[in-house]
Amino acid sequence: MPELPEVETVRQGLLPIVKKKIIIKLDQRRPDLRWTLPKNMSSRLENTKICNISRRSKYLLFQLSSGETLIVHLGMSGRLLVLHDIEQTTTEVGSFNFKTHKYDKHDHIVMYLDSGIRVVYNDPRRFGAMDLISTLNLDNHKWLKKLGPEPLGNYFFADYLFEKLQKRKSSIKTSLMDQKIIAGLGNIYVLEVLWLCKIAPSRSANDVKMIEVERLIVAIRNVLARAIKAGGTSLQDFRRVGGELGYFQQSLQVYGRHKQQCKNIDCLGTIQRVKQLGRMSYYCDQCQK
DNA sequence: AGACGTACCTGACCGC
DNA sequence: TGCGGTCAGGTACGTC
Repeated sequence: MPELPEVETVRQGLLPIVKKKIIIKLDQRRPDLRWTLPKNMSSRLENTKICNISRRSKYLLFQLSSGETLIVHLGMSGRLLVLHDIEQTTTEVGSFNFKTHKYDKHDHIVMYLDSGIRVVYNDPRRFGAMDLISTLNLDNHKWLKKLGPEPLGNYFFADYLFEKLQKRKSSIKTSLMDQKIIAGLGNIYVLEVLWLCKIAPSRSANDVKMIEVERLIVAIRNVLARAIKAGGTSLQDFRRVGGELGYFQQSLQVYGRHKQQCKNIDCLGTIQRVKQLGRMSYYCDQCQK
């Protein structure tokens, strides 16, 4: 799925379009995504204003005037797309003439806003999820309460990460993908970060030295910030809210480069691909130790 | 408690 | 052309 930079790209694209807009109709096309959708979702969302969209880890948080927050996770293949195009047929919805939505097979939820714009949630694999919770209880939501610090926030320090890694018996890759330790990294960005820091993904987390943890922190912040600037990474599914591709895939140094030469200028190694706990890892066996 | 395998789902792609 | 196998950016849950 979208990792932190992709979710942030969606947030930044969506916010100026939906902020202060009222949801006049919500079309829920099926009872569930990965899990059952919240009870009475349509009636709880209709006629409420979207006050803000924030992000925690890979979750989008739509703060609503009703006092509730809509939590959205894009899973592996979820997209939020903004549509303002004109089609032939029109349907009266509120005071606007919305074009009849021509449903794609995987358009599961359509939000009609009072500006005449539709926001469509499309998700072929249906690994995504949504929930509604009182904004006051947001921090206690089961999806959010166990998350570790935001890597781009002010509470992500080398001391913290070093201590967490010391207690681990699993690999550094698995540990950095553990959302309880650090929130928002997935397979692609973890592998990029480990390549930059010349640490092998299979290395034991408790073997990583403090100096390396300091470099990891810098690399994590750097890679994420650059990926956000590039509008995320589009490999298969990811699209920005207007349907455009992100372009950070052009900047990937190791992910997906199986059998190709290592991009480290001092290294003659070849990128290896191995399965690690059911997921592909890409790394250079010459410069990553 | 932590580690790990599996399940959830569709679609694209590869080799035969 | 079709079929089976494998892969895909994530998270929760059961078991040890």
